[in-house]
Amino acid sequence: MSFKQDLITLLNNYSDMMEFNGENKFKVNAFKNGALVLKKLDDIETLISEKTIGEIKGIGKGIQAFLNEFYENGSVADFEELKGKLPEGIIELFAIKGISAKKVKQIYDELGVSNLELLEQACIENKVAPIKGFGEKTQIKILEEIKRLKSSKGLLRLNHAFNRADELKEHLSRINSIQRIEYTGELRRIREVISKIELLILTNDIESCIEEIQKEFSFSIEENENCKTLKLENEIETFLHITDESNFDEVLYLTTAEKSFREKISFDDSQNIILEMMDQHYFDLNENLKSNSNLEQKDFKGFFHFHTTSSDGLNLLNEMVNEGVSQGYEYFAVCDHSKSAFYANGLNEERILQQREEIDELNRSSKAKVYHGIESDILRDGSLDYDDDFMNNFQFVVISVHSIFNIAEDEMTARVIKAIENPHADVLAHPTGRLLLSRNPYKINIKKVIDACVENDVVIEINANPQRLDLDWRNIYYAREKGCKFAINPDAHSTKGIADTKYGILIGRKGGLQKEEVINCYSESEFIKFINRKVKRI
DNA sequence: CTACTTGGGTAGAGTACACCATAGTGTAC
Repeated sequence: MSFKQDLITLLNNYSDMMEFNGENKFKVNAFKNGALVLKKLDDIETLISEKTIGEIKGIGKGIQAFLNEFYENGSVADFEELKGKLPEGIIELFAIKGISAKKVKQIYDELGVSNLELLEQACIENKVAPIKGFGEKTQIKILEEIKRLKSSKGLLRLNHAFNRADELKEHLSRINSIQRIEYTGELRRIREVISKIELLILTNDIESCIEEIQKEFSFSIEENENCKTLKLENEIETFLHITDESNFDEVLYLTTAEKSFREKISFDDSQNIILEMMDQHYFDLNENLKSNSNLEQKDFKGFFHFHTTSSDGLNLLNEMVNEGVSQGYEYFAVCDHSKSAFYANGLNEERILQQREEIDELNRSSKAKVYHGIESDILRDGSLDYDDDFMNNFQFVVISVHSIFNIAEDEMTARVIKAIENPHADVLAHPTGRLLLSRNPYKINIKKVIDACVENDVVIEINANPQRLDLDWRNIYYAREKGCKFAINPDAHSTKGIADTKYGILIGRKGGLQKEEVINCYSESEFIKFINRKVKRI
């Protein structure tokens, strides 16, 4: 975990612990909010060490002192003291969505339950439902959550896994006898969630290579036919496969390819084909081997669906645009949150008109054109978040679901399709609402949704934020067969988030996407044609 | 606890929904 993530977890835990302990609710909220504020910041270490973090809205004297203490000592006395007073294991219960620390306290008082195992047991024995304020459904929800938490243990999202793997690579690259290091396994296959980190090491002297690794890492060794595999001692399963030149290609294939794939295509029979495909294919489940993707960052001209300080972004519009230009983008469509997204400071009609003035002003001085877009909430009944007349103010409309997830599949599907049929809709964003390792997708018939997008000439987003990677790559194949178009958007909330596009590109490449299928690769004139295809906008 | 306003004290994002309980709280976005 990074320093930033450690701090966020620490603030959240402290807040929950205080809530559990019956502390003043505004204090509880302040720490929770502090965690949200940190989430959006870059380079927290500098802000703390230069004592400027307290100037940021939401971080006051108390939280600044808290952060500073952690920065200097690696722990915080108040935190440790409170933790010592609470029952052991209670913190893991705070991760259960649907019950807050207050309810955890209630469960603890009634049943003496203080960890996940005991709570699961209590639910199975039907002891939770009878507690006042709980009930049958809450008990079921708790059980589902425990199941989700257990199954996501030891898993990493793609970006975190790459970060870890890169650190490891960096370490290993100092070892003289190592000639080459490649990602392999799930990382090489670009799985959105990684259960083990695997690297393939090429050396001409396997024995001394292992000896040198031994100086820095603890591991157990497994002897395989074509390589030796070191299993490092690590909370995330980590394997180093070590092999020589003669076996390298085969081991790379065998460790990369998903099991069903290996069974279909064996290395011995298809060596030449596989070697040709090695850098183009991911050897995963239902991959279509016939289509090489030609998608590359350099062809990305349009930057869409990003947020600014007007809603819940961290950077100003011009900061986002300047950074985007420096990363090679030529035109932009800012899409802040719509008015229903209260939690994200969504823009009401009046503020939308103000934003338009800001955009017009920027367009007078900036070389890169900015189009006025919106990320409009899809309300429960499938309508968009402004009346039809007002929608004419927008030049680009991204639609997405941000609330009321827990409805039946039919209702959700109909809701989203109704929004797709709205003539103002251009892009359906993060179509299943999943947050990897944290929130399951809502129930929706994705094929029907894709069909509706094709029928109504609405583009589907591959949200490139590594928390989402939604549309799921498994559905890209179906969507492409139907003739769907795609947008690859990082949903950037800060200048730093702009670079997340790379994860979306990896996912798109995995789906065999061609740049002609991706509207970000449109020239500006093609884009203008696109946004005018249904309603007159410019 | 923070922000704001004031030099110590005050107020504190809204709304819909689920759930349990049959009026009201908790939770999520």
